[in-house]
Amino acid sequence: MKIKLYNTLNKQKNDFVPLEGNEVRIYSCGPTVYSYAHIGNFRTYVFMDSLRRVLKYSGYTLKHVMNITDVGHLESDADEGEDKMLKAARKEQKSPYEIAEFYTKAFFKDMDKLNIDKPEIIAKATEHIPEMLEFAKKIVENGYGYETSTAIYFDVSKLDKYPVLSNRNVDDQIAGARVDVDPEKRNPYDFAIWIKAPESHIMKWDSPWGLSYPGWHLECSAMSQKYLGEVFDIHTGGVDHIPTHHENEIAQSKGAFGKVPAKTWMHVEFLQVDGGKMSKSLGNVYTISDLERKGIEPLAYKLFCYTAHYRTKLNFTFEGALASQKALNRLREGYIRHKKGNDNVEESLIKEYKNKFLEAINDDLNIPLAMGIIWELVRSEVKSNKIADLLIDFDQVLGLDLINSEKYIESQKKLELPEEIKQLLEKRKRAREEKNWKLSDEIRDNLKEKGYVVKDTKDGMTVEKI
RNA sequence: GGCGAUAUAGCCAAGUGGUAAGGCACGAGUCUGCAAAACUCUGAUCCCCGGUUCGAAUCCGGGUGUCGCCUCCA
Repeated sequence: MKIKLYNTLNKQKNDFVPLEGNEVRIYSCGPTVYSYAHIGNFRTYVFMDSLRRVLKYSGYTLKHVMNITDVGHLESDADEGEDKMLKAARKEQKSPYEIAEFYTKAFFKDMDKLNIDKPEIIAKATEHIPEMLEFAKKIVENGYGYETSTAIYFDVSKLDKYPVLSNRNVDDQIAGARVDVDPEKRNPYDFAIWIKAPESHIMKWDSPWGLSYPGWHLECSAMSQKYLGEVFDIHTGGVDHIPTHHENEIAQSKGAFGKVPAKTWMHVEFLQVDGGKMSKSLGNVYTISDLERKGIEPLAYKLFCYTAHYRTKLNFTFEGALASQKALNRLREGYIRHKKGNDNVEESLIKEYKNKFLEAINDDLNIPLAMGIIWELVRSEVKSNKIADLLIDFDQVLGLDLINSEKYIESQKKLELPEEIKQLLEKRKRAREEKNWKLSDEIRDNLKEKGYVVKDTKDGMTVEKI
């Protein structure tokens, strides 16, 4: 079955065919490691995970590069010349390298928790400065670059067409733009490919233009070219990358090689919080750890991401995330019931569901639709281990670690309890054995006041901390 | 000011021409000393107006609302 993928370049779903053989070459814009990644960032990586898994499920092999931006790019606001890495470093009184290392580790820890399939190649910007410099030189040699007192700029007017991903009319926008244009720039949309470092700048390298550092866009151009060649299959990122970052990557590749670097450009819509943009000033920029503190597993967040298609906005609320947490537990329990089932099901039914599932995921990664199919299976009256096997098969695409369902449920039940609580539970157990319901209920209320919820099941009591 | 999305039950949402997937919540039931959990069942004609069509949530026109981008940003 053909996989259809939506391409921002032509705004259509196209049948996907790799450029070379069975290998798919992908480049994903990764994190800038100057602080913890937030759940909005991770929506993008959950998408990246789905893409990888869907392609692998169809038998493709992957060569996938993700960058780690550990060189800062220009700060947006007044602090020109300072970059995010430096700012964070100064704030935390560490070197930019220490900052980058710390947050890179934190990033991958969260990625693991989300069970996100890691790209084959993780490329750090600081380890590819020579390649970037070569790229910059090529652009300048080809006549697309020019030097000002502060940087080497890319001259967008030299291109046949500048915005190719978005429908912007460059001239119309200048009037409404909210930033002052650098008078040394030839065109307002020219961007820095190489930046001359001020005296105080820590991260800087020798170049034909003195001590300096690369522009952000150049990083991705140079690294993708190094590992994947001048033209590769798929480039991914957030929708925010469309108008500037990816536009400029395309410009750079055209400047250096005369080619658009990727055949398919895929962009994930933003995660919103409470119906609006996530922002530090609103205090709604949450991390994976924040969710965990509220009792939402990373995998439940992943499942939450599966409620919407990647090209539509998704509104995050804690209500919604808790709903997904609940759904995740039910999914696990449903899986376990099937696993324990012994009734056989018709092979044709398995085939039918597998087909439906394939159709959904291959239609531009329609995971929400695929989830609907999965729930149908979970709820099936016939409990069969064949269905359980099918769910595990589908989980290759979902990456919800369903195979370990029992382990998750067990670990949720196990809690380190204080001695006081243990004694109360013991007392309640005796009361229940004596059918002293009054005392039993009193202790239950007492425990609740202390922050523990007791539930009676067939197999005994379970305790949860509120 | 320019560009672009989007509007589907209480919430999150799938569906892009043939009479509305799924999840959560609510309600009812089964179970249970009770409660919880679990399981089963239950709900919408798709922002408004007009048009095209045998037929539209789905296409076209107009309106209204919301969101995003145009500056770093997943």
